[in-house]
Formats: sequence, structure tokens, C-alpha cells
Amino acid sequence: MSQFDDHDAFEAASRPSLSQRAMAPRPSPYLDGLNPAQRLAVETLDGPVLLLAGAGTGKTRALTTRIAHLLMQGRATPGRILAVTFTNKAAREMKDRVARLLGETVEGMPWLGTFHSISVKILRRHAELVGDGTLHLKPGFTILDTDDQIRLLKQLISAENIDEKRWPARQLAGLIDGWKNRAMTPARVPAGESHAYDGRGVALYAAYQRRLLELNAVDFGDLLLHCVMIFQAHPDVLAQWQERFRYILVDEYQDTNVAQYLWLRLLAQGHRNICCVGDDDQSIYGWRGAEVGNILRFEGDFPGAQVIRLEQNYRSTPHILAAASGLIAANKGRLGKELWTEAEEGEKIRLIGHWDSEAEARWIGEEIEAFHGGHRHSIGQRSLNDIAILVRASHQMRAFEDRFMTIGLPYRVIGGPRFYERQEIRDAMAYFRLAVSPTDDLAFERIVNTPRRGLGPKALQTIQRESRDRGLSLLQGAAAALAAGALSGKGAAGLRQLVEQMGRFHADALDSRASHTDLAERILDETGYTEMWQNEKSPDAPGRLDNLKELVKALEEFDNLQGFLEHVALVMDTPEGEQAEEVSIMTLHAAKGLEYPIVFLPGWEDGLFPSQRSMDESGLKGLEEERRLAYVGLTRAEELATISFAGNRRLYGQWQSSLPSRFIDELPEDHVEVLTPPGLYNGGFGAAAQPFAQSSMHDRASHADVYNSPGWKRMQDRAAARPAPVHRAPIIIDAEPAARFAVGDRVFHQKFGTGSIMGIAEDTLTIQFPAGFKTVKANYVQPAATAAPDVTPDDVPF
DNA sequence: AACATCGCCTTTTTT
DNA sequence: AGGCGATGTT
Repeated sequence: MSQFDDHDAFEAASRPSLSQRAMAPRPSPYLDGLNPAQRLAVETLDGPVLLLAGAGTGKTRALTTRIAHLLMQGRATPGRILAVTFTNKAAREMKDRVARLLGETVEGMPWLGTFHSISVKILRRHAELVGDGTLHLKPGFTILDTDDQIRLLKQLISAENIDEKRWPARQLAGLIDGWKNRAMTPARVPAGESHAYDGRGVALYAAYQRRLLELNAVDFGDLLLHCVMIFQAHPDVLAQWQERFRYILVDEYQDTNVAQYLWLRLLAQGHRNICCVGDDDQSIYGWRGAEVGNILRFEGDFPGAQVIRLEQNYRSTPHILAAASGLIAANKGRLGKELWTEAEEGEKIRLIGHWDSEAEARWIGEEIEAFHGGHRHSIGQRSLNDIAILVRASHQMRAFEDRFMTIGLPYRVIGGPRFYERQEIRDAMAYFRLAVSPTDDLAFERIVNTPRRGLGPKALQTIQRESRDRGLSLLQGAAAALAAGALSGKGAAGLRQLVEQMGRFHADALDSRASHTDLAERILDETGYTEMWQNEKSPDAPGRLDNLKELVKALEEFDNLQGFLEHVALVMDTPEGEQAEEVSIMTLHAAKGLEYPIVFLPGWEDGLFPSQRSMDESGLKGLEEERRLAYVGLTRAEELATISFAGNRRLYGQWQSSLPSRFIDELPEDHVEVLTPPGLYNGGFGAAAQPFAQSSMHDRASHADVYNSPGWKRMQDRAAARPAPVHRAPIIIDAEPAARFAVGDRVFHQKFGTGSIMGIAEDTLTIQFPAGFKTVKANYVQPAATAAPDVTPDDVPF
């Protein structure tokens, strides 16, 4: 509301100083050190610009400097620049860097943010324009996340008597998201797609939208969709925003979906100063609605657009770049870029095959220890923070976690379950939501019987009936049901208490004098929610209590509960604590935008990578997106990239053998070194290679590049030169591991640290750690203060 | 209403 | 394998 006034006031106040500085004829120091292309990108301010920025070419630098330049030249005040990113992280980084460039002289960039956060701001101003004569959105709408969305859809599905087993809510949610991504309201869904979801998809979509309006709620897709619909239906509103945004900048343009594209195009039609930055080769989100076509079509959409290419790479060595470029060259319909670098040649990409996924994890673990210890290559001693493992699918992480756990190698998984998605956090948030808006039925349903109050499905049904009949929210309906005596026994008492408590909490939430952190604590304590976890004996209960404490602490940064709730709805970020040295493990998707000196790329096997499903569902398009994913992975590496594949991998509990990825064949030979694998038995890779080579689906010829490469031959030769494996008694490491320990032994555990064994039961140890007694599987600890009993492949007869 | 068991499905992920 | 959800059992 007052946002506009604030910004205008701010602009008026800041204008003189900015234009004064623009008057000064002296050179702008923030432009120093830009290469010619970057400089062009910064200084081409008028008209549409497409900035094709390859991996590691200083894209963010160009973008932030461009913003700084706009401000310093007096072209625009901060409030007139729209800068859009996809993630909160990117938005944060951009804000920080602009501030740094300008020496903190510019306070805020109110319109620098994610598509969604900016859409919320716009939508709050015009909420009433969404809906029809009878029902419309109100500015205080709540934003539902995926979880709420699914639960809502389930209700609608069961109301329609649809068998949710045959037609899962997830599928419907995906369908609706897909439509919203393409800016389709129920009325605009093309007839050809109306057969979806047993022919009832569109009707359910309409019902869902109706229900959202009743709840005064929107989902993530709506944030964009509603904005687009408002812009299209209300030219006056659109004109106002077009006028405001004199300059528009878009990051990661290749990831925009149709709705975002329309949103941008509508806004940009005002001043036509739009600068889109992207890289068609890094488009990896097609499966969630991104349209590479948007970037490929840019010049057609914005006639007279200038296309600027950033091609000098500041990140990777020539070998890495050449390998990545060679790989991506197999894709069709690219805009085309040629990355080059002045960096030292460095080491070739390394390629290695393993017998199975466990051997792969073992080998990578050893490599990392070698790098960390400093006894390997010209690479020198390395921090674990310099090393990343990038996998295609998250289930691959497990092998690494297991292995690193046993050898005590610190690691962290990036992009794991997010803080605000944890059950206890979502429960607590539901309590807060209900306190702030007593009409939030989804929040009510979530917590009404958590902790247990004796209110099962039957009681909930009664409440729902009561609410529906009287046109009340569930919380009000619950009060009515109690008054009417429709409930009895334990449930009635519990519900009565809850209703009373929420009434008090709501009053306090509205009282600006009351401390909202105190209120939050009281809510969790008085409702018995904290107590529920205190009484819970499961091993993760203490962690959950910690998380609740952290949640309350996070509240301190906000003025009130409302502000906090809005923040969390849009910024589902884990509060990042600075950690000690750790190897990073993440998916290739999560790695986009990051860089590491040393990168491991395991699991390059056909079916896993490229993913079979991707190819089945999207054919050549899918394969090309997978290839871009490989390109993204390779270009994360600064100094050394190591690709590996395993002949056998456990998938869904079943061992499956597989073939090296077709992407391996596409790597230019000259830039790849094929390593001698640490054979399963005395390095005999010939045997390990068998399953790859003998498949009827893929004959050897298709892997000629690899198998005929010098490295490969050398490897085979060495294997042949070795004496036949000697079968020794197996050194069994996992059976009865507890036998390795005795009561009183000092042991080390990755998470809990060093402790003393207090008890042994089969493979389960009870250990006193600094943090208290824990019961852990023996596999996860190792003797303290001595090196892990490292099992080299040679020790394990096959 | 709370707990146990069975069967199903399984990429990638942000907001 | 394993996690989840929907059933069946106490």
C-alpha cells in the first residue's frame, strides 16, 4: 500500500545526489576491469538487449554493473528499475553486489526480487481485480505452498468421488501447475487437453480456483497467472506499471515459462528497455515449464534487439571448456557461443569406470582424501570446501553418504530437505497462521489434532458440516459445534481449549504492543505442541525441538507474525550457517550457478544420465536437456573434473547393470584422460568392463572413442600385465562390525563426534557422546584417533 | 482412535 | 530398499 508512496518519496530524495554524480565527467570506477563485451552489455542501456552469457563469463557482474550504471548515469532511480531473478539466493546476491558497487549509497532496490515476490507486491495492490462479481481476492490473501495445494486438491477429488488411487492428486497438481505455467485459466485450457485426468481435469481446476478464492488464497502459479490476467484485462493498471518500470533486467531468461514470458513482455512494452540475460545451453528446467524457445525467439519478440555475447570464461581451464563445448555441440538449435579462456591449460577431464556404485563411492572418497591430504597431482593440498560431487538423481547421494560416514569424511548435502518444509516447522507455522487469520481452514485442519486431542476424522467431519451449513470458517464452526453440543467427550474438551486459546492468540497477534516472539513461544507451549515433541522418544525429537527454537529466533528479525509468514511463504530458504570444511554433495540442478575447483561427476550411465524417463517422456528434447545438464555439470569445475560410471548399480533394491553414458562418447578424446581404475581384484578392469561391452543394445563400436582411446588401451594393457588375482580369505568389513569394538572403546561418529562405547548389542552400539547417549549402528562409527581401517579394493577379493 | 501391516511407486526443484 | 498411504486390527 504505502509501498508506492515510500518509494516515490525515496526517489525524490535520492534523485539530486544521483544526478549530481552523473553530471561529473570523471570516469566511472565500477566499469574498470570489464572486458569489451561486458562493457557493451553494461553500456547498451536503450532498447531490448539479449545478453547471451556462457557459463563463467561474468554474467552477474555484467548485470549488477549495468544496474549500477543506470543509477550512476541518472537514467533511473532505484524504484524505477525492475530486476527479476528466479531464486531468492540470486536476488540476494544481486542486491549485495549492487550495494557494494555503489558503496552502499543506494538504500534499496524495491523491485529487485524473484518473479514471485515481485508478483505478490503487484497482486496485493490489485487483489480485488481477481475473481468475479460474487467473489474476489482480498489484499491479505495467503500463499499456499505445494503441501497445502495437494491437500486441498485431495479434498476436491474425494468430493467428486474420484478414486484417488487411479488419479492421484499429485498428477492433478502437476496438470494445473502446467496450465498455470502456460498462463491458462480453466477457460483457456485448449480443448485438446480437456481429456486430461479422466476428462475431469479442467472442471477440477475450475473448482480448485473457486475454492482458493473462498479461502482468500493463491498458490505459487497464481502469483504470476493473476498478474498476467490483470495486465491483460485492465490496460490502465498495466499502463501504470509499464510507466513505472523504465528499465527491466531479467536473469536466467532461458528458464522462463510462458506465464513469466507474458508477464515480462507486457511490462516491457512500455519503455522497451528490457535486458534479458541467459544461456540457452544451460536451460535445464523444461520439465517444470521453462521454454528454451523464449530465449531463442527473443529477437523476433523484440524487433531491433541487440544481441551481446559474453564468451570469455573466467572459471575453467581450457581442457574443461573444450570438453564441455564438444559435448554441447551435439545439441541442435543452439544460439551458439564459443567459450574461450586465457587460463593455463590445466589437467584433462578424467574418466573412470567402476564395477559398481559402491566402488565408485569408495574411489571418490579416496581421491578426496588424497586431495585433502595434499598428496596428489599438481593440484596441491585442498580444502574440502573446494570439492563437490554432482549427481543426476538424489538417490545417488546415498552411496556417498554411507561411504563418507564410515570413513569420517565430513560432507554436506546441498538442497536437501528445506528448513521450512520440515514437519515441525510447518505445524508451528500453521499455528501462527491460524492465530493471525482465524479463517485459515487449511491451517486449522493441519493442527486440530496435533498434538492429539482426540479429534479424529469423524469429529472433523462434524466441524466441517457445521461450518459449511453456517457459512463459517472451520475455527468458528468448531466453536459453533461445541456450543451446539455436537461433540462430546475428550475431543470436545480438547477442541474447546484450542478454540479458546486461538481466540486469545488472535487478539494478541493484532495487538502491536505485544511481543510477537513471546506470542509465538506461548502458542507452541500452551497448545502442548512443544510438549508433544518433548514426550516423543524417537531419536530426531531433540532436533525438532531445536528447529522450533530456531524458528522462534528467526522471528526476531521481523516486526510481526504477519510479516514473518509472508516471508516464509516466498523464501523457503534454509537459514545457512557457516560450516566447517565439508565436501559438497548435490544434484546437477542444484549446482547451477555454483563453481568448485574440483568436481566429481559420478553415475554417467545410460538410463541414469541421460535419464531414461526424460528420454521416454520428452524424446530428443529430453535428451538435449540432459545433455545441457551434463554441460552445466562440467562447467562447474574450475580446475579438475572427473567423470565416472559404474557397471552395476542398485536401483529400487535391485542390482542393475548398465552401460556408460552416451555422453561419454561425445566427449572430445583429446581432452579426456582415461584412468586406470582401481580394479575390483588387483585392478583387473577388463573383467569390470565386460558388462558394458557385451550388451546387445549397445555394441562396442558405439563406444569406440572410449575404448580406442590411448588411455583405455593403456588401462587394458596394464590389467593384462597383472598376475591373476590371488583369492585370499575375504576381509569382511560389514558383517558383525560390532566385533571390531569393545565396551569402553573410544569411537568417532560423523555427526556426534567422539564418544565412548557403553554397550554393544549385535551391530548396535550405545555410545556416550558429548551430546549425550546415542544408539547407532556400528557401521557409522570408527575407532577414534586412528585412521579409518581403510579397505582398498585390492584387499577385497571378489 | 491408535497402531500394525500391506502394497505401491520411485528424477530433476523453485516459488 | 524404503517411504508413504491406505487399509486392517486392537
